[in-house]
Amino acid sequence: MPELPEVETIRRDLLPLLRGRAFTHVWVSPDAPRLVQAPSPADFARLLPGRRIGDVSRRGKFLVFHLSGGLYLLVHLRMTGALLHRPSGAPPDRYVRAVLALDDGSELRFSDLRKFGALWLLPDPSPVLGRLGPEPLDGGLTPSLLRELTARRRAPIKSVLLDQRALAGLGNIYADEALFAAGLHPQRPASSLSVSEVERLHEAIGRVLTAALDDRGASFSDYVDASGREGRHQFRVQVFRRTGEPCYVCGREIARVKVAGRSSHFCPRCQPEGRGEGGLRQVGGLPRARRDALVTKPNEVSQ
DNA sequence: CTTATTCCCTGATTGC
DNA sequence: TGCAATCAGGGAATAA
Repeated sequence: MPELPEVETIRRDLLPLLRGRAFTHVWVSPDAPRLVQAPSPADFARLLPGRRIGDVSRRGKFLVFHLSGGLYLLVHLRMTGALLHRPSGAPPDRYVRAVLALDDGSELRFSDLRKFGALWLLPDPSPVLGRLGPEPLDGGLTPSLLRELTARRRAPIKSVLLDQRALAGLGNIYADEALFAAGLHPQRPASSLSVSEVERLHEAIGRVLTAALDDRGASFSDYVDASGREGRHQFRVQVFRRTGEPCYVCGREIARVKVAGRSSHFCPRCQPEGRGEGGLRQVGGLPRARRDALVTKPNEVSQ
């Protein structure tokens, strides 16, 4: 599931490859009727060729291509999308729903098994991006902003972290990891968090996302970068998809509950239900010796 | 305004 | 072993 660290990894890889390039032609699979959200697929294929790429930026989980003539190409990978940059004549990829050919012979292939991904070509991206909350990694999400957000919502804190209008870029992996790092139970009502708990959560979000970015993202099922390579952070998560395995900090079995329709993984001892103890947890795995002592069976990509 | 639920989609996993 | 049911989840739509 591409979340902020995965999308940012793709952005950083693509920028030097694509800056200055122009699109030459476009193909969109008739089998993916929801892929192009705006304008019509016909106008999309007509308006894109000839446009030159300036900047490539990111907002939340959206990739934003700044094009000549004042247009913006927005890309959202949703669940299983990948944006592959392939050289001329590269072998075919699976599940390719659109191909955007470039003037150096290379092409961008939008691959997407589950067809949830989406593209937009717009003169003004704000109708799509305007409702997103602040960015957690560029100083946009301050502790006081997070406190205001949580104070007026009684929904579980996990739901608030997943709400892109509250803050932009977290998905199921990093919401679970941030709550563990902050020592907070995912079902705690957001408004029940104390000021120091909110500060811990703010700190945890930044640390978790930065650690994942250092690892070029997490590949649990389908995520690959623009070259088709997997990230490494799936080997360093503390709770996500570790149900039944021992907590690296205390040894308790990681539990799973449904929150906001999503699986939520947590340590019942490190993330107690009520207010109280809990503290900032380590991010990115334990030292090798201690981890080996706790893990009973090899902990590869579990589940 | 809020929160909870359903739906989209298809390959992998689970259950009988 | 085989086949059907269930699961996974980002976000839009819908319900309450």
